[in-house]
Amino acid sequence: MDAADTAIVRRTMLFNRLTDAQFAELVGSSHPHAYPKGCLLFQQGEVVETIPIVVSGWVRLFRVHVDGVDTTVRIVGPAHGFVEAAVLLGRPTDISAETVSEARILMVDADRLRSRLKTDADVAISALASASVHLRNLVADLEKLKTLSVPRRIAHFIVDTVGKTEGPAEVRLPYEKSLIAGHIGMTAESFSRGLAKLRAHGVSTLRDVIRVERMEALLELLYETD
Amino acid sequence: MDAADTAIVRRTMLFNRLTDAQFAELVGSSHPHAYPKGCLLFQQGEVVETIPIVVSGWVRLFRVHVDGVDTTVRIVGPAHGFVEAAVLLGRPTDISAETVSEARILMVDADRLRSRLKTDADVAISALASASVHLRNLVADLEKLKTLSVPRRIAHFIVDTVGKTEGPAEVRLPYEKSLIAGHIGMTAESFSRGLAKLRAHGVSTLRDVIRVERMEALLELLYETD
DNA sequence: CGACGAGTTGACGAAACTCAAGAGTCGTGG
DNA sequence: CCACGACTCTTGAGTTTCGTCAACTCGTCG
Repeated sequence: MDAADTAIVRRTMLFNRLTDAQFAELVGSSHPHAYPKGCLLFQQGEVVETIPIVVSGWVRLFRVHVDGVDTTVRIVGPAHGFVEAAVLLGRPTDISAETVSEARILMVDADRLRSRLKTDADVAISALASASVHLRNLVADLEKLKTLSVPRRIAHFIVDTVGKTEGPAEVRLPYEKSLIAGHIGMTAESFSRGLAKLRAHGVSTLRDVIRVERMEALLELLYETD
Repeated sequence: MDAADTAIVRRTMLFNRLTDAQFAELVGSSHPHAYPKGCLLFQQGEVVETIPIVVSGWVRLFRVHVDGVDTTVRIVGPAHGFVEAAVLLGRPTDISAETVSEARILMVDADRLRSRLKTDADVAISALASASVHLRNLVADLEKLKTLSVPRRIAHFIVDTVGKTEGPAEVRLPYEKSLIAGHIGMTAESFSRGLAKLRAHGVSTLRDVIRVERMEALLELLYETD
């Protein structure tokens, strides 16, 4: 694994508090594996034996309902792992995962981690930290879904992906709009209409590039009482 | 703490895999504390120094939005703990908690747990298991919120609280209907109307008691394609 | 008895979904 | 080089669902 990839993996909650020695021991000489777009990594109910860390590209976590309809739970990007807790505990996962772009994913051997889990407190704390971050994210998603209207959820998404809080900004959307729509709990049509409504707040969109005139305006939209 | 209370606490994910010795060491001689209804236990942003375990009664976990509106994230009942991960990691919690009935809650000292976390792998694994269960619950809630209509969410709630899958059943609702409504993401009015619609599926309601003629009928409602 | 809170019901409106058609992009192949 | 199809996104029209506001019922408790 080259230095750039290593740096990305080391930014994850699971590895960022470990020493180089600990890290080397856990990851060993494993390399990220390249997956094409649309590749099913695992399905809910399976017992997974590796902890996946996204090095590049995007992975969609979703649940399949009895009638075959699926719901996006989360979209995971570079420097993030997923299903750490279930894998470490040896439980079947409750979600399915598929790549939604070309992606390189490091598969960390679960057994090696599990054995360290029992002897090295840092590893256990790291695992807990990962889970904690996932919990926060889910709580945040749940809150947004329950309280915000479609345009506001879109505004929130833009604020989150831009990472700036003032002045003008420009982002390229990381993946398809229909995926974003599903992620934040709406149809593609509603997303499109919602974006159109945000034009009144200085948001223009050209293909997959979104320009925001003044981030302050977007934040006001989110924080104003109504 | 009497035997009955101890049994309840020992059923939690955090303690159910520990030996009696480990358990005694962690919990010590602490007793559940009695809280009246409507008591704020902590607020989001606070660093909490004890892990709360509900012995009896109900606690509402919620998030307060900037404009003062709050959203119920989860309602926690007997034999369940909450905010374990954040407390163990020494992070500020991302949620607030209040009692929604009279409640007895055991407050387990965080420092004692934290020190064991570093030396005793079982404790670390227990903490991870707790977090994992919370993750599952949140994912399940998110899925239901995104995919199910109001009547179906209510049906799902009934199925979950009844615990039976066939024949007739009767449950007393554990707390106010408006609370349930908020928990499953709807207004009290919609809950009421939704319950009325379920009458066509053999669900009758008298005050806070719900009678289901045939659980199979409810399950069919949830699983049929439409 | 009366006041209060929780729950129900009705009327209305807004928000978002569905279905369907059209516009723009991109890659492929003739 | 252009034409075609595949795909994504957008837009339009109609419908449904759900939230809001308000009135009313019914227990509970002072």
